[in-house]
Amino acid sequence: MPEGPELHLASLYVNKMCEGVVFSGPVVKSEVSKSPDVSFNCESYRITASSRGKEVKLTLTPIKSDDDGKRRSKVTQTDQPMDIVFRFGMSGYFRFTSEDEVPKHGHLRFYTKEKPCRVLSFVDARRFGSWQPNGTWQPDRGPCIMFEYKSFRSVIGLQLTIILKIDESRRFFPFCLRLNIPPFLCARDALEGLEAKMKGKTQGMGDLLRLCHTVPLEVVSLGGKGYDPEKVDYSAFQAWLQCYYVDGMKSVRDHNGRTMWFKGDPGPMAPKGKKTRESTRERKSSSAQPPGGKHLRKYQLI
DNA sequence: CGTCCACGTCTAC
DNA sequence: TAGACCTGGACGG
Repeated sequence: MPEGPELHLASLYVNKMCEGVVFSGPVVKSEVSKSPDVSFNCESYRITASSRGKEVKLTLTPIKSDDDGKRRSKVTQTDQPMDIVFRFGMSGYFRFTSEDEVPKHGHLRFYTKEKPCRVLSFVDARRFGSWQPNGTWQPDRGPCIMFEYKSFRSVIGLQLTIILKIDESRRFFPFCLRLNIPPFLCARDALEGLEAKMKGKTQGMGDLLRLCHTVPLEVVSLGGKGYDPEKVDYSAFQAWLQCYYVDGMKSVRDHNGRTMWFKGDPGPMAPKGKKTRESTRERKSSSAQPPGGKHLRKYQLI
């Protein structure tokens, strides 16, 4: 998603930082952004956030005030709430800072009413992210694996035949390690192996799907205790990682160029002619962080 | 300096 | 199913 947990943590971050904070004035877009202008301009408003899967929604809620009428004559005031739906691309995140600490690549900015003011910024170095003013959750996206687990299960149930036909267990590779499944089994073998292990017809799939749900929640619980991208303590997350850049783990790049991490046998569908690499902690010791950086951007699940 | 990598959509062949 | 869209950090010579 970037990773469902990140998006959810971003919404927690916004709610935490913006609780009780009053914002004011126009919403400002950077020069270079190609995302739409946000025509919202309000003397006093609040910001709250929620997440669903790979999207975050900000809700701007005007606060009624006595001097409303006066102001209205100068600038067109927005008096209705507005939802803005964000997708994070590869590098999006929110930061709440003083005005002179607004991060480079802060492409959409919300200013507080106080002096000196502070700024909530949507930061996105690569600009693969986007936002939609007056947006709604994108209707054709799959359910959220963290908070719409039931419908996620039923959707997967409906698509299981297709998954068995065309896919490999690597679709679920983040969870294979936990279940002791080689990542490059074909899906049928993976599921049959699980079923044999679990002795229930749907049990194997159920277990896999449950991990799709619970593993991201584990990440959220790690980050939930004071999520601030700058101050976050990496060690907890690092210790939690079981695979990604962990000593002794192997990785292969699949045909899409995506790196898969695993241990032991890669399985029969492993890409041929590709080198399997073994992680040594030396690369990491210099940076003490997985690539992807300071912002806990890339949660590699497992 | 230059090359590789991060893996999220969206569009065109 | 490539390729495009982008930046920047790690690493190599």
